[in-house]
Amino acid sequence: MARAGLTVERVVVAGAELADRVGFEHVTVAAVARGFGVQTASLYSHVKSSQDLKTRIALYALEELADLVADALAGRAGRDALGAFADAYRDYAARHPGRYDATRLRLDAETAAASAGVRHAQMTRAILRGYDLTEPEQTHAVRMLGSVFHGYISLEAAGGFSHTAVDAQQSWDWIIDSLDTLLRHGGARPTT
Amino acid sequence: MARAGLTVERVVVAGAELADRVGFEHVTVAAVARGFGVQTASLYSHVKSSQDLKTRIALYALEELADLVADALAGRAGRDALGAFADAYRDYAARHPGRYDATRLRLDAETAAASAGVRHAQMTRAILRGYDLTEPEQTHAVRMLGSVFHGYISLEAAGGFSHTAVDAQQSWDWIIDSLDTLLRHGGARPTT
DNA sequence: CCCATTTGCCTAATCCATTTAGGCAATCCC
DNA sequence: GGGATTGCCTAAATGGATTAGGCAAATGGG
Repeated sequence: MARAGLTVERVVVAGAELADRVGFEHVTVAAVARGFGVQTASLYSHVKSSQDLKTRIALYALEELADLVADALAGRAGRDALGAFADAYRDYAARHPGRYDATRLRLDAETAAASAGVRHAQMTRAILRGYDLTEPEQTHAVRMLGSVFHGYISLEAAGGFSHTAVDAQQSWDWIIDSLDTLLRHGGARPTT
Repeated sequence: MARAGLTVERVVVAGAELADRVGFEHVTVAAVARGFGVQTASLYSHVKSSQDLKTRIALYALEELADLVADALAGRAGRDALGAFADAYRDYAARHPGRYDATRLRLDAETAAASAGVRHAQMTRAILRGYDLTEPEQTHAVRMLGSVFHGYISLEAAGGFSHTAVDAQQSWDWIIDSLDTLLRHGGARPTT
């Protein structure tokens, strides 16, 4: 019988697409196999386990997202860069909710260190270079930006902002403006 | 044979404790049943489904957390209240990771509206009353605080901050100080 | 162009979680 | 104490995860 021509890549991409359609948590080896019209067991020649499949989807999404963010950032600085950076994340989450969820999969230390997650951290730091922060503060700021963007996106995805009349886009813009203002003033600096 | 004396409450509490031990995503009707030494099917007299069990655990945790936050907030205002609020969330997540995860379960609109989630939103607004924000901004600020705290806690739980030397507690304090400064200045206000 | 090697996909089987149906016995309450 | 209730059980169907082992299709060297 004809072969489906599976490869690790095709399996992972199919998994990512499935995630966007049905949610990352519903991605299963069996479901991906159905998509290819092959037996579930057949996928085990390409991925080691269900966990392995999910990890590969996460790494794929992390890479893809890092590329998009890098593009968005090209040639920008300051508030402009901050906004482009934030929007790239939010757009990706809106366009590929399953993949975005995948990027939040908990990876073990060495997998994480070898992943595109490192590029994400570097890009965040690159943006902060446009502000005037000394070292311990820069790390704090990296964490704050990561927290705000990730938190906002996941609360928005969970429907947390749909019960109030205020537009989610307006809040997003306001938050980015606020962060910009904050960073230009050096962060926590106690008010005199 | 002796009965285990199950009730919905005992099942839910056992589920919450299990979540803290093995992670919310590994909470299963079968695992909870094992904990009681009864057959899996027996739990179905108390909860409708696996989903129902998880939802009940989420509502329970949301309630418990709201109580803790309310206590922490009592008699405080300003930066003091903001810090106590933030710490209450972070402490709960550290002490009860499984339950904290449960609070992030996606609830349908009516379940959410009847949940303690409403109290959480009210308490956030109560803190912001200590700052001087007009209405559209107050909603933006509610969203920002929710995003930062939730984002920070979940990134920290995912091990995202363990690769850098800078202490997570220091970043947390710096972030709270920064938010306080920002709010006292009215948020996004463009710098002159 | 054919045979050997590789390898892609299959069948079969096991294990475990979810869920429903139906039954017996412990408990409650009058 | 006896009837009604209900807690927990057995049985069984469904479906995902995973392993072992086999056949056939693709590939490439002679």
